[in-house]
Amino acid sequence: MLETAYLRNHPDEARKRLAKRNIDAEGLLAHAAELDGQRRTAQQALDNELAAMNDQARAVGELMKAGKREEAEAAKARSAALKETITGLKEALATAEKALDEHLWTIPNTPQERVPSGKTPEDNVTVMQQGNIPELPAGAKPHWDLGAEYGLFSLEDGVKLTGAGFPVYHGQGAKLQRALIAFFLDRAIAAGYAEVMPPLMVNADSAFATGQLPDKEGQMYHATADDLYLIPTAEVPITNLFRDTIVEAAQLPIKRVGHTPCFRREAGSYGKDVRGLNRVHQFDKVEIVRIEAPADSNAALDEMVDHVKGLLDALELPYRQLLLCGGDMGFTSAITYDMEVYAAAQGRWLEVSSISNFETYQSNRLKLRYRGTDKKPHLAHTLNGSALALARIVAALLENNQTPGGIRIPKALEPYTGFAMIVKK
RNA sequence: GGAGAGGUGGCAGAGCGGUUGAAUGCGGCGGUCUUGAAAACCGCUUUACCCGCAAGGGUAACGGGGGUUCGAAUCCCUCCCUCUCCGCCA
Repeated sequence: MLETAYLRNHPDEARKRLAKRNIDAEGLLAHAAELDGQRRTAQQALDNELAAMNDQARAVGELMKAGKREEAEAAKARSAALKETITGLKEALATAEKALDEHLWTIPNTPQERVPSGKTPEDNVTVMQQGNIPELPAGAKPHWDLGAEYGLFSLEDGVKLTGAGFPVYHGQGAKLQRALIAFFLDRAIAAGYAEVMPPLMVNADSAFATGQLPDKEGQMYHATADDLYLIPTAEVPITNLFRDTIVEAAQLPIKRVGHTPCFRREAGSYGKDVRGLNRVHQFDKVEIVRIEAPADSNAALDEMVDHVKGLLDALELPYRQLLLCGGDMGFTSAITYDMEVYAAAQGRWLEVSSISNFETYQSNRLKLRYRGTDKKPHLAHTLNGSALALARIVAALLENNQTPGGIRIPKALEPYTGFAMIVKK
């Protein structure tokens, strides 16, 4: 959530940045300012009464010690008299705080200056494109056909076991999953990210701190018996590792990488978007997470983008980099680049990575601070990005590399798969 | 799942219901001393919010929430967590 101090001290900047979202920035911020004012008024009133009560309570003790019974009783009475007002003021403050918080939760992060305004994916800006769009042989097939033909994965098996959107990988398809995961992890580790293997379920506090709750409750699988959520991305557990912490500036940047399966309900998705591996309820992903001092976070973002480009280059996939417009960005992000790969048989670009700088939006909820040179705690910046998401990478790999003699594995992956071609059994 | 013990500051560990945000020790920071270091000695050492240009002042927090009381780290209720033992088990 946004910081009230920021909104108070830089109202014009906040309004200007938020306007890119294609929402009623003016109205949202005006209401926030109003609620913030009410909260502060309530707090002042309460604090004054509490101070008065503390004075009296202290006096009771001193008078008793001095043996002045009657005066002590009088002080007791004065203190007790304040009680009712205090109870009322406490409730007033709690109400004001709740109203402010709940309103702040509805305000998305403020996009950076360079983020284009816009409403829909149409308004996203293609920053760069790289790699050759492959010429496919006659009779080339989309990955879901290839998956069946080569026995690499089965959605039907998943339906039997679980339901739609839970692929079962077999044989070389399963090995390819492991190979990609290991490859991505190794590359991230080589780039200085420390590996984490977190739990796949988190509590509500964690889901709240990274912003999945309360906004996207319906997107997560919820194990109600224990009130735990299946993670939609490793971002949630990994970032929450740093909830309620103050790190020294010297410890920054903090760089973590983790592989986890990701679980998404994807309620409301339909059509060609969900064919094959394009959109599934469970997929594997390697996620990189960084915690940075504010001055360094944008450079870190560029570094993360370069890292992902390196992976896509190594996989020999044609890809492009998109700068998302204000209307298409995630709720909690200040700037997001999407990386898309071209799946030649479908003739579509598939999003395989989303790399974002959240600035202080997450850390404010996380209470993640760093101690600056002024020795005082400040909110840190958090960033994360997929590096990379598996299912769609597999889709593109299969489609683009199909040949009459089988499906070719990129050179960089061979040491991990142990085979250079996927062949029919 | 059953029985018992316990949750206090970065760590360890005190804390008759009344100047206790909290003794003491360790650690950390600054200083004295020293050619330098160590030792010794002295001082400092949580966070959030509010008022204030600042100096400074106020409020809150001893696992979470609620209650008793003029006053709660200290008493009561409840939830969570940790440890020990038993059971079950990858």
